[in-house]
Amino acid sequence: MMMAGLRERKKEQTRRRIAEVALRLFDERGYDAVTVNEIAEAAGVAKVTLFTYFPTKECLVTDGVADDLAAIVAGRGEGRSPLAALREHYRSMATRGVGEADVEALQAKVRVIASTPALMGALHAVRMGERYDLAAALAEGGEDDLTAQLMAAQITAVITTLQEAFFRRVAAGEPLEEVGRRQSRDVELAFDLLEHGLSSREGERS
Amino acid sequence: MMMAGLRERKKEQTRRRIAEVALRLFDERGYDAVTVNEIAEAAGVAKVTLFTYFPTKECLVTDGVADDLAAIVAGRGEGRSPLAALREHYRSMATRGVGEADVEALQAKVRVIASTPALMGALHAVRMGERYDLAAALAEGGEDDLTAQLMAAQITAVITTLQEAFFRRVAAGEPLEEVGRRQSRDVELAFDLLEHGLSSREGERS
DNA sequence: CGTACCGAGTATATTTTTGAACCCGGTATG
DNA sequence: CATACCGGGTTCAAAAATATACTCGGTACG
Repeated sequence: MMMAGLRERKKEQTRRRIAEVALRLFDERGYDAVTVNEIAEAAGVAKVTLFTYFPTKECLVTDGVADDLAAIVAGRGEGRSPLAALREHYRSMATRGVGEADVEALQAKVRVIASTPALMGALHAVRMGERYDLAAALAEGGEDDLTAQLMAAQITAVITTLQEAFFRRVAAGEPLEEVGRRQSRDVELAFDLLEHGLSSREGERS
Repeated sequence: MMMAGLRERKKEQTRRRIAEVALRLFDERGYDAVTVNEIAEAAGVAKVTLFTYFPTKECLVTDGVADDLAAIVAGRGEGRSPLAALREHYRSMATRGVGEADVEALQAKVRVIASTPALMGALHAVRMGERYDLAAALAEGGEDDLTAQLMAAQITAVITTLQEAFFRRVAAGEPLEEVGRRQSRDVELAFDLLEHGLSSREGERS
């Protein structure tokens, strides 16, 4: 039953509370207008504690936005291709959908990031890191370096696009199950394209 | 503004939560049927933590029931009699009244204590301690030992009686302001009796 | 009778959180 | 130009909370 122990439960709880409070304040007053002192106070923790959970102010928003693609690839089952593992992962994500409760937080996060240049930059940096790690994982799997980097670039580009489509739908207020359905379709389309290459669509255009 | 600092605020909060949870569980299921482990778990703390706040299970209920009479006497203003200081204290207590929110907790506490022999005993012990300390404070103020003990005995007996009357009224569901009014009157009557002696009432009886 | 368990309470080591002082870069101000 | 403040971030010691394992008295049970 994952009886996680008091210590770990409290840590998760604290971390969560800090992030939620920060997001709410950022959304209300703007990222730059809120100091970390205020966040700590509002969350009921000391500033030092805040910084043990989130090394920088930016991390309050960007932490957890990265899907660990490298881990998914590295941890795929025997005899499974990296792409198959990733497809499976995003397929199940789409199927599971988002919880009602998370939507509001998600929208707020998108708003805050989009309205804060520093966070846009940080997000970009996160994605670069994601791509770099994915390339390493692919190289580990036997691909040569340049191939690995090209594959990683394609894959992360596609996944980022999927996420953006998702965010737009959520932001537009589409009903959640509708979002889920579309997202499921998009995932298959995206991975088909990755697998079979752009030429596979060429024919349909004529 | 009593900007108490995060540490102290959290301690008070934790102590309060433990006591509240304990009282609720005791009231629901009976003192003996609830283990300290359950209380700790329900309050979200470790058993050890509970015991750093409350040295025994009984203290979960009895802590804070003692008015520190000795301190009131010791801390009275210059040239003021112990009795005057005590009267003033209880007068202002009665005037201030109880908060709406506390009533429920108070009633529960009375229920739990009354229905638990061990707690009745503990309560008695607390009162003995109170009396003992009061006697010491009076002796410190210049009274000889026996006189101090006799005075302390009278005073604590009277105050206990006042409290019991108060509890009965609250338990009976009298409106709070009514309780406050009566209590104010009772306080004056009680201290008049203490000050002027029983004979002061003899005349009225004939 | 023994023994095995349960709940109150204790001892000790480790982790988490706090407090307080500080550094450093930026910006306002005299 | 100097100086003083402010906000992000770090350092280190001290306090609080947790995990774990224990003692001790009582009691159910074979």
